[in-house]
Amino acid sequence: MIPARAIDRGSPETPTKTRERLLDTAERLFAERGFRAVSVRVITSHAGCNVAAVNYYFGGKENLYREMFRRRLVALREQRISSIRRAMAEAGSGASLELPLRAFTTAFLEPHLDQSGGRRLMRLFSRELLDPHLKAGTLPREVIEPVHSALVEAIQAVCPGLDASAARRSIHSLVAQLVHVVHMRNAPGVLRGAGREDFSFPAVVDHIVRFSAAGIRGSLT
Amino acid sequence: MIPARAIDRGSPETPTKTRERLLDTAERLFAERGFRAVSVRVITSHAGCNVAAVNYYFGGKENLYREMFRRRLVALREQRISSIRRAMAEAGSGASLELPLRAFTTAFLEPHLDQSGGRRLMRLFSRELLDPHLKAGTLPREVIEPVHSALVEAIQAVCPGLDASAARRSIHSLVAQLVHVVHMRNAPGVLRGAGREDFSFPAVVDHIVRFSAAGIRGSLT
DNA sequence: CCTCGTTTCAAACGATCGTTTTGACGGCAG
DNA sequence: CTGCCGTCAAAACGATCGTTTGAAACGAGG
Repeated sequence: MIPARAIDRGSPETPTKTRERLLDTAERLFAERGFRAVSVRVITSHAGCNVAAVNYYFGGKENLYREMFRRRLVALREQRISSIRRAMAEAGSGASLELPLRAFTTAFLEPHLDQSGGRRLMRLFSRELLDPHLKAGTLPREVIEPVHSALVEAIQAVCPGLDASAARRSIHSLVAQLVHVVHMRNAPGVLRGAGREDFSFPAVVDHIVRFSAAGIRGSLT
Repeated sequence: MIPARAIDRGSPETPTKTRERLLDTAERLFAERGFRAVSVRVITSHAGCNVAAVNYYFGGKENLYREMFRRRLVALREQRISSIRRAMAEAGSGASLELPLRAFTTAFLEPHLDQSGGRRLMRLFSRELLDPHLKAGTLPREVIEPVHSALVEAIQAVCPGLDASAARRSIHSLVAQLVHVVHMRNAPGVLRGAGREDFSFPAVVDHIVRFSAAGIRGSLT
């Protein structure tokens, strides 16, 4: 059976180059189904080009995956860190604990309100953590650790009494809750019945901010 | 290349039946590499039997996966729930908030101290959530929702002022932290450098209990 | 016009996938 | 012994995988 082609070209007057279409299509499909579940034939047929294009432009399926991922890593890190820095700068010296928490929580969860690329990126993230196809240590080095450090720094600035390891663990607790929200909203069929609105905006943001602020204050000394 | 066979038979005097060996081997391999990444030939060669055995006993690779999963679901749920109930019963009426939190946190994370089956089971869980191969809604119905309900019930018993939705969200926050610890300890190469001891026992248990207790108290009214 | 490098194509490659077929082997009932 | 049944293995099936090949199609520059 020949799969119905749903070619996602760019606007017709700017006939997107095959290379770009492959990256975009691969990002969408890898995020939805995972690396192994998507064949290069499915990618190329959705991108409207020949099977050989993947090897012509990227030298293989795995390199396509890495190129697709590499495009997003730096942008994601910078967006996360700048949202923290911006919140701290706006708050000035009299910043409360809740302020950077809310800023980061919003910045983290906001992309999931729509069907934008941020949502896909988080699915790619989850899959990559469970089933790595990048070179070892890429995700921690490029995103996880820099963002974590920036957050620890910000928390310690507004919470002077917090010692270093308590600050790191508290940030882990915060990030854990954010990741959990993303997982629950992405996983199909997990949210059923009354549990559905537990992760709806903006109530979930309010909860996480309040819960985490209290948790951090409770970790003092 | 013929893969070196590492047949994991039971003790020789009790020649484990092929069916059982297949279930055990599949559980280990699926947890380590995921459903799609493990071929039936790899499973059968590790189990020391023929390729056709999977179809003979289970009628296909997917049914083997489901059988393997089904064995564990009920036991896992009962263990989790009973650990909550036991902690509540021991504490009696004067139970503090920290007590059920610590009981559940310990019960949740304890299997990860060794290389036992609990660790594998959590990996299977994560993979199944991201890439479902069970019938839709099995995991929520059999494990997630019952355990969640039991925890909410226990928390509300020792925290009378907590309203229902705040209790549900607080439990989500607790579970999120536990799942995060499991992920970080399972994901290869994510923990590097100073971040390594952030998830070491028993300090991480102390942190989660204190952080969550404060978070829950902060969610009152 | 022709040439040349880039891009795209259909076709095929070898490998591996999940599954099926076929029949051998051993124990047990008749 | 004969016939049957549960167990299991060798071989092969068709499908699909990622990749390669060789040539057609294309566009720019001489």
